[in-house]
Amino acid sequence: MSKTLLPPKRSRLEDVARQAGVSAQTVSRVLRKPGLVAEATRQRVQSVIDRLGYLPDLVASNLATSSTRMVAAIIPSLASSVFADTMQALSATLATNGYQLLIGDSNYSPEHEDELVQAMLGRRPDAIVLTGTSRSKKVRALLARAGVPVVETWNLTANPIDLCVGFSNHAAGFDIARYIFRRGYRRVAFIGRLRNDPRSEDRLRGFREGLRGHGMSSVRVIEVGDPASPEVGAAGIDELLRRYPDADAVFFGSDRLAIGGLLACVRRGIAVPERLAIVGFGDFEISSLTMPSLTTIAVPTWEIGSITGELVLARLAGREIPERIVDLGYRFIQRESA
Amino acid sequence: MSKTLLPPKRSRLEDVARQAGVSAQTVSRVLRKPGLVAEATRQRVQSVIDRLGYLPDLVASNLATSSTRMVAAIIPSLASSVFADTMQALSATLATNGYQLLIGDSNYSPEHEDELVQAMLGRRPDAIVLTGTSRSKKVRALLARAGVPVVETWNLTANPIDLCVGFSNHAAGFDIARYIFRRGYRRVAFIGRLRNDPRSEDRLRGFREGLRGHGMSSVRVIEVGDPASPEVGAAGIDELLRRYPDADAVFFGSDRLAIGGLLACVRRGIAVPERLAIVGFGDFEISSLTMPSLTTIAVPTWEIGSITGELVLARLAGREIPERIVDLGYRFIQRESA
DNA sequence: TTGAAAGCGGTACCAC
DNA sequence: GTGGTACCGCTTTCAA
Repeated sequence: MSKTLLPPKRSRLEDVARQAGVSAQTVSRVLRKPGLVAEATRQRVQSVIDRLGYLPDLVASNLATSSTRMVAAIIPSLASSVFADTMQALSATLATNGYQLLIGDSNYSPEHEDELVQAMLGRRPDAIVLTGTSRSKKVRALLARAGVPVVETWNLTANPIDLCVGFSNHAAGFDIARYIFRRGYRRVAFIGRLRNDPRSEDRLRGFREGLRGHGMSSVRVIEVGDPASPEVGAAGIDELLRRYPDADAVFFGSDRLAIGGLLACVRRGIAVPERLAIVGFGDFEISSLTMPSLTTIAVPTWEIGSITGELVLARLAGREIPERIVDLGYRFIQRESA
Repeated sequence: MSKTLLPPKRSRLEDVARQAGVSAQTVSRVLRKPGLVAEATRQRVQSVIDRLGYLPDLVASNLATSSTRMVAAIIPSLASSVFADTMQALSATLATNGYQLLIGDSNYSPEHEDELVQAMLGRRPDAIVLTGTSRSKKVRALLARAGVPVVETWNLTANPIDLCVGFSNHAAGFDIARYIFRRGYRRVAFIGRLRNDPRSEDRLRGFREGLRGHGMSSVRVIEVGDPASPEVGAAGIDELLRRYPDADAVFFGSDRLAIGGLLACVRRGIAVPERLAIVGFGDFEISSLTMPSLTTIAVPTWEIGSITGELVLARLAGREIPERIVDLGYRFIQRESA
């Protein structure tokens, strides 16, 4: 029952032109700069356009103008709500100027990320947005030479390829360490992903440094794999209690894990924070609603997307960019779990 | 400090050709059908390609071949985890054959969806994936004439434009009504979004019909607006208890709302399911972890994406499609909340 | 096995 | 205001 797809030969600029008795040039003007066309002509052409249901071929237009009005974005995972928020904000901001998003999902794999960047570059996007900083020398060189704005997001770098919008994961980890110390916890753990997640790694590094500053040298680390789901967080709690039954506080690399860990504690009757304090990262939408509610770090997911979009638009419009590195900060949110 | 972007004049096929002492055609062949080129020539050309860091311009290639290897997808919201899962599966499936995803976010607005479809069509995608069924006559006609595969997902229709992959929201609502009736609940409510969310509407319609079949004619309906967050679900519970204090069971249009409602009950000391039973929709990842855990409907989010991807690939490869409508069904998951 | 020429469907530039 | 013409960078067709 599959229908035969003989090309329905869509109409072109020239078809419209012929039927309207004008040149292709004029039709093009009607579409792009109607002001330059006599009103009578304009109407005649427009009516043919409507009748034929003519849709300009942007591929051809892109080739001629060497601008695609597409922005390529590469993210570790589409199915992660935090990045999805950023992408939605980015998409909304870009849409106000007719730019569209080409999204590539690297699935947290660096090699795949490299391939993706190449594939994307071939499509000649007007700008490129990366999540995190690309670590491959080759790709960085490629991007630098691409001649389009490049925004690295989510993680601040001292040496961005071009632009950078985000916050310091390291500083956030550091702050959490200080908070945990002040609250009197001394046998501290970290549960989170490390391999292939540089942002999470940075948090742990900052956390470690913060603790060391208070004379606490050891962190009980439990590394979890993909995906960082609540189930995995719950399993992390079990492993923690088995391997380090003395732990009195745990910092989860993300709220997604932390919520799972928190709910596991509730189920198992482990008092939070009395027996075990929990701190998350990311302030997910249910983190304020659980009982106990989750102490965590709120991250400007939406703003990263919208500011990135604005920077891209500014660049593309030839406007001056005051700061190449935009630190949006984060907020520590003290709730009940720690 | 904005750097000057004088076009770094990327190298073209012809540049490579000249430097390798061959014609542009030969370079093109090296890239696309290396088998047709003498090995010595191939190596010489390849080394020039590497040295120049030549990347083929896909825009030009697309124009020449009239195929973009892009699939356009239009979804109500990027920031919704369910659609994000579907998109990730779709993206992964398409990526195996070098297709890329152009994602547009309609923000749950039908008018915006229409515009998006038009904008997308101009980019000449090789296929189009819609979430839900487009209701605008004009757009349906446009899509039907576009000459590319169109897959409507998430909601089954009797009359798809082309292909359709999903499940019946109506049937799911119907089943939930029966379950609720059998468990002995008689003063039933619905909390969810309706305007601009045809899928949720369908669930309520099925729910209503199911109840009517058991002689229960009235449903206490509380409509919520954007976004359907857990906070909104919690507020919904408060409104429900105020307006319909007699309600003994509530069906939430989505787990995102239901989780919020459930946690609100826990906080307020309302016994679930004894005082108020709760049924959700969508089986989110934490729905099995709350206490009580959430009774809900599991929806094949991932499969919708992967099957859609396979159908698209089949169509584009000219393979026969056995069924134009693919019903992936859903699973009722009984847990503790109802 | 390789190359020359004619598109693909628009837009830029320059006359009229 | 409007039209002619030369591209944009690649692929396809056909000859050599």
